[in-house]
Amino acid sequence: MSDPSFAPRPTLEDIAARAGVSRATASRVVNGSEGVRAPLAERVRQAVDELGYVPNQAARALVTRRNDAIAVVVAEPETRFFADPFFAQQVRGISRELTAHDNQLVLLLTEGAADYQRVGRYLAGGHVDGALIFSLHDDDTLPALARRAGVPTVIGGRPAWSDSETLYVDCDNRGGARDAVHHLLGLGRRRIGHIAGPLDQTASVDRLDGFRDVLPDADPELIVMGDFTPDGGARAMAQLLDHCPDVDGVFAASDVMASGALRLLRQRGLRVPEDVAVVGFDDIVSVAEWTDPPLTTIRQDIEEMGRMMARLLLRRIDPPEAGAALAPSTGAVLAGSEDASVPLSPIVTRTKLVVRASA
Amino acid sequence: MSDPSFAPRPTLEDIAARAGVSRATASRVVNGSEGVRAPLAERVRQAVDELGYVPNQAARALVTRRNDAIAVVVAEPETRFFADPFFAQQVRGISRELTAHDNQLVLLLTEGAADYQRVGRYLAGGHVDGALIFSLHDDDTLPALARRAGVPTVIGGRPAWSDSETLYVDCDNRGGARDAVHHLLGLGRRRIGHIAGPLDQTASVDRLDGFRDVLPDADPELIVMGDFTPDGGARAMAQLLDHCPDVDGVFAASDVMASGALRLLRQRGLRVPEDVAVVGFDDIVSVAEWTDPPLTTIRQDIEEMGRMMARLLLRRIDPPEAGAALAPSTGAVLAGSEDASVPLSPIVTRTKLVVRASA
DNA sequence: GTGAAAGCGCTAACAA
DNA sequence: TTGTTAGCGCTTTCAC
Repeated sequence: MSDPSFAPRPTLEDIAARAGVSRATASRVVNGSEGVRAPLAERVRQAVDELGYVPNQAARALVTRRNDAIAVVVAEPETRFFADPFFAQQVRGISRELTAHDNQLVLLLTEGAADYQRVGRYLAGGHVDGALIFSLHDDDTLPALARRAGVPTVIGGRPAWSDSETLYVDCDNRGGARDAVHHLLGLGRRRIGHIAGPLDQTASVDRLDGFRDVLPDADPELIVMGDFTPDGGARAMAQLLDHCPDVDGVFAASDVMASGALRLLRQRGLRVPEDVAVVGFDDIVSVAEWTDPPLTTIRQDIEEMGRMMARLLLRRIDPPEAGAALAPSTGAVLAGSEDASVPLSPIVTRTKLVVRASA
Repeated sequence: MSDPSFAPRPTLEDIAARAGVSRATASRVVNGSEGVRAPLAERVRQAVDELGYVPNQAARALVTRRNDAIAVVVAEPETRFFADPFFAQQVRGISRELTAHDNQLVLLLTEGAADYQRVGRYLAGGHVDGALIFSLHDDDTLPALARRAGVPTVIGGRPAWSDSETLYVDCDNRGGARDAVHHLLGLGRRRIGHIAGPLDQTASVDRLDGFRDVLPDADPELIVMGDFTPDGGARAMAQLLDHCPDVDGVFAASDVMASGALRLLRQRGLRVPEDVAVVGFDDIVSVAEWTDPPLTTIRQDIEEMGRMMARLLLRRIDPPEAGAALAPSTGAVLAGSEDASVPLSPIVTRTKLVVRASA
């Protein structure tokens, strides 16, 4: 009736004994150190195979202070996390990059502030070498918590505060927004509205700023608030139409809101892009390609951003050998997507206009 | 230029020194042991607060052999994992249950067999106390790998093999399928077809078996294969119609396939449920409620299944104190959803017919 | 009730 | 090149 399986795992000592060497030598072989004579090494390797030895990570971590594991913490209810293709793509990028560097991805889900304590303990407990944090709202305490836990951290998206310590990866929201508006302008549109996202997220603010960069004198009524949902986009579009019936172009701060806007325009019998041209932001393919008409939008390479986050964190955790002092590393860096080595500073990735049918 | 932050975390020794007690006593207080006099305990607690002490998990794990962390391993490309609301719900259930028991959920994503080695090392490395595994295909090696790693495991869905060691949680696929068919029969349908899922998954097989339980003499042409995608469902439906134009009821092995079938029926100008009644399986709300017409289906409580998996694993990891020998625990158990304590055996949850408009 | 001491499995000086 | 030794930070007998 009692536990039959789960025999105790062999230890390094067992390996050493079996191979007839010292624990130190066994350790060297297991960790691929140079300077162990071939025949000895061979015997150790054989012992490892025969006994199915796998190093005990707790013991190893205790001395090396390394886990080869990175936490991804998401400050969002799981529902949103799983529902949002944005996260999925980003996590995929992270996962791929970590895997390539033999690091394990540990996904920590939080469901409200109650979980933060637990996450804090987990981070401070030394389970992981670093953390990748997604916290969408400016007042979120997760970054502070990670900081207190003493864990190197990279944040997804530009945080609201700014200091020279904080590392983040974001896309060029402001530049992308400018491109969107310029595109509408290029189409001859002269009454261009903006459906903004919640302004407690820097991405929304930056996109709004980009809009204003190009249209500094825009009628205030042309700027309406949405909430990153389709319904919010529809409501915002309705408001826009009610206040400015002559609007002929709209830049929505997200594809999802743009899809809501398109729906409303259709309901009101307006043609897109003939009557009103619409540009979104994100290029969430499953949204932008399925709208009617397909959405012209600003693409951000989400998976690549995930990759960058991982790369940046790994570099932060163990800075490359000296000589790297060459790289200039002040302020955010506009990164091309093929950079193999990242500087130890915030990274801002380029965006790209993707023209489909809506504008 | 060099690492400025990340001061070393305080150790138990620091706490002990500060509180003027021995390490042992400090440890007792931290772990909530009885038998430490109040004033001492208070001093220790204060030191903990002041220094912001958090136990080093590696050190603790090294001696206790416990991590209070559970891995969830998904043998699916991440794309599918994130896209599928099924997983999301299940993970939510797991997450909630683990959190309630102060365990940390560690999500391990795999993207093909190459990742299996890494996962195997992670499991064998003693990072986690147990593993919850989802492997959808019969020939998947993940369960074997976990077994070799010596980690207690619970599997999501009935595995293809069977032995008394293996613990799993599944819904009553066969019984649910019978209910679906009986419902169609009750509606007066007499030519009932079945769109089956891939037969390398036990869920598909079980649902097919349930269909046959009720209709043992069904025309073989009434059984067609799908692949759990909408398109597959549509193709299967087309095939069914071509071979058996008089079909008046369909039981699809998943909501997603049912949605494809509905689409095809509409294309062919057939009315649902008047001409053909359709029943699905799963009750993925975001699918079943949005189809046209809304889908009658067999509901499985996915989140509850996730909860059960966690509960079962936790119980497997540390069996409750003696005296629990009372509980009979042979064979799979049909569980009501409110069971607080689970037996140490496979669990099969009930399904429920949800009648909407399609049948 | 409290402290001293041993040891979990491993790596990394340091010696040989 | 290899072995010896000393911990990493914690829990847990076992004396006191």
